[in-house]
Amino acid sequence: MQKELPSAYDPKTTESKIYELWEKSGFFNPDKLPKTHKKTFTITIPPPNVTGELHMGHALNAVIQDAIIRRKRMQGYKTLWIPGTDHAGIATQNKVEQKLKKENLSRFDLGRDKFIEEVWKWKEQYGNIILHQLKQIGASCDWSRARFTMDDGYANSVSEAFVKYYNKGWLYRALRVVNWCIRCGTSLSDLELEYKGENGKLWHIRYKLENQHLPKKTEIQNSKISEVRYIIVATTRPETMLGDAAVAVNPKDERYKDLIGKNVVLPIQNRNIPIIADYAVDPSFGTGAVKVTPLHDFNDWEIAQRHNLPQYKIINERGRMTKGAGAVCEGLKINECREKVLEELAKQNLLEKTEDFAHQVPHCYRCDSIIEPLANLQWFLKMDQLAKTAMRAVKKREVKFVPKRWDEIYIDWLKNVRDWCVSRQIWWGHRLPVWFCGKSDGFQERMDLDEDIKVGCGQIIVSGEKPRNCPSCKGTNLKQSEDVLDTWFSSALWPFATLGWPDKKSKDLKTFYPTQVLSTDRGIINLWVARMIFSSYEFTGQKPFDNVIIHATVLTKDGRRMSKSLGTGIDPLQLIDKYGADATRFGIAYQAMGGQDIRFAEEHIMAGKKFCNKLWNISRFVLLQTTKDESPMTNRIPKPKSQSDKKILSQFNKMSKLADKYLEQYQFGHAAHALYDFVWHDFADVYLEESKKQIARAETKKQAEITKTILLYILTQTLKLLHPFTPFITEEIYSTLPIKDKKLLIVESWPVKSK
RNA sequence: GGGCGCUUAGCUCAGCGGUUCAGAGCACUGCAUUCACAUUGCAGGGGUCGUAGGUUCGAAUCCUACAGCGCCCACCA
Repeated sequence: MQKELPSAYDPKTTESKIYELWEKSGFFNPDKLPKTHKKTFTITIPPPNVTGELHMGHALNAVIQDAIIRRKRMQGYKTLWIPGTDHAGIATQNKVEQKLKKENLSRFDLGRDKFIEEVWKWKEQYGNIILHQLKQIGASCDWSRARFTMDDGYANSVSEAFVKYYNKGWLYRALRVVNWCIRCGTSLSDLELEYKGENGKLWHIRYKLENQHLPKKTEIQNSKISEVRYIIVATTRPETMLGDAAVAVNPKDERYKDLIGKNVVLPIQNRNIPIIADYAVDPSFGTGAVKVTPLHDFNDWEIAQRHNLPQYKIINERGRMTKGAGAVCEGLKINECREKVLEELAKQNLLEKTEDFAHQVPHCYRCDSIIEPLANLQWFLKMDQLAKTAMRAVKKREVKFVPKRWDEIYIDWLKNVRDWCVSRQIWWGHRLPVWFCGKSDGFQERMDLDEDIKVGCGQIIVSGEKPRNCPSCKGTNLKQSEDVLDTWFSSALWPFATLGWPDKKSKDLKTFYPTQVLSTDRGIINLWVARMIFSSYEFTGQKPFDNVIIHATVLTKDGRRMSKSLGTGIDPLQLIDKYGADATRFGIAYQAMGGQDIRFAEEHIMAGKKFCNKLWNISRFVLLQTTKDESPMTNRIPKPKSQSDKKILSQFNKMSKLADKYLEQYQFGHAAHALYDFVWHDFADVYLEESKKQIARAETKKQAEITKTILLYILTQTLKLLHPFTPFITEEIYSTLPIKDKKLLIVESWPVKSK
């Protein structure tokens, strides 16, 4: 006997009950799917940060991935969706540091080991919240395979990757100008910056030519200033002049031709620096003369290399002026030093003029502090070959972006990418598998870089395991590098590390790799996707995935970014609480029309709830008709009798093919619209009404039965098509249908055959 | 500075060269309702498709310019 449905659908009780049912069935785990599921289909989830909580972007992405996986599972694939979390080095460390700050502690008070312990504690407490939230939205991940980027196996993958790159000669350690976050106390890669427009100033400073005396006040008053020859440089960061090693002009610049090779006197520091010629200087900008600060500017570093200029380190890693900045400024903070320098220059009448200057200033993407370019000993990954590999994959369409226009963003970045600075000076992350003989490379040592940039006996050992002794001097006082790796270095390995790489015997890797789909947002195409692609080719010789779906960004209704701090965020869990998971899922999918943005409108979630209710009541009606006296039916397509019968069957056919096509093309919004329109307007509004008449009119029981069979058939098939979008309610309804040989809907066969 | 995307009813969006291309949902108006559902049904009002040119027999749909919004990339001091 079939059970009867209550008159209103209650998401709360149904959802937890159904999710439990699925988990108990084991069908989230490909190994427990029926043996008929052979061909694999794999997605690895973009691992959310352990600091994260579900936001609308995650929700959209979860809906997309789950819809894909559920459809594929029903199509008979051996589906695997691997969940997990990312340790998110800087973000998590900052979070725990904030917590400590409330207790008036810094990480340095605790020391490294204690601090890491704190982070692990924090991770245990909060790190899995988002995974539980994903369950609430109905994600059918294989939780038994959940991974964390800091778990032991994963850490092994990371160090293996490092060693392999190193042995290939692609990882090297070098002194270079890097992006340095004073607050976080670490280097950052070029992609970890956020440029912000700022209204700054452009200061024009006079550098007096050598052998010219400084003008005195009286001389200026007597207009003798014209006799004093200067070269005027323009800068937005006057404090860096303390570290200048030269003034550069373009060799073709007529104004300065006769000055090339002469010296000027660097103000305040009072040392002679040469005027040099370099094509990197743009004669049309500012005065056409550039001050060159080798250790505190990217361009200047390059120029200094070409001209073999001396290096003056004037700002240290904590944002204080060093001894090299001179007695007047030593110990000052950068902005204090700027004031001081300007004051001195004014005093010496060396400020030609000050202009307003709007420019883009890089900020730390994690803490928003201004980035200081700083010369520092760091580890870099050579990008030339890897970038080529990554470009080839997309150009040859081995890896496809959906929509295709994202190809360009990806290729453009790779075309002129600089080597990747992969070392970070924070504590939470994968320690570099690097050992130094005798001395460490800790923070204190870095502070004295300008005095001594050598380490230990000079021997650096890169090894997956701690070496016994130094292969060079046999010393046993080996210290592991204090640095950790860029979080993105480890996430770059995600698709294959989660499946067991580098273990060659890994069954999962053999079975499920390469994966089929990666779905993520456009913000991390270069930060993450590009790096996964070259890492995969490099380490597995295969692509990591076939398709990269770049889904829409969810904005607020008035087009602003959803953000907790701005108070513009909408919490998907509150929507689930209010409308149910299916309604939320459907409403989100309904809005995912493939454009690059979704201006999120809650009305669509409400529409989703109404739609669920409609579906529920359609089912109640159909059950009312079919469970009284008929015996359970099979899945055969019923023979239509009336015009209405024919019409609804044909409409269903058309819609199901269309919806299936849309799903295959990852056009979720279109698929949802097609289903919605059919269910509501064709099936409910028209055919259900017609069926009442047909049943009433029927002269024989058999005639009525044809109509009922069609009702049940359409409902059954529609439930299957809807299941990827609204899994809970469809599973619940399906469980009540009077059908023979029923399985769980989650593994029932997809009603549209692929070509 | 370079590149990309968006601009269609009050709101969120489809449509992307040709009788249903002027549409959907929400909102609004009117009527209906013991019969699966008021989380309903039926009917209706509402837009010179950002602006200005151009191509074409024909454009919301293609091209050009401009404007507004958003995003990505970039070491111009």
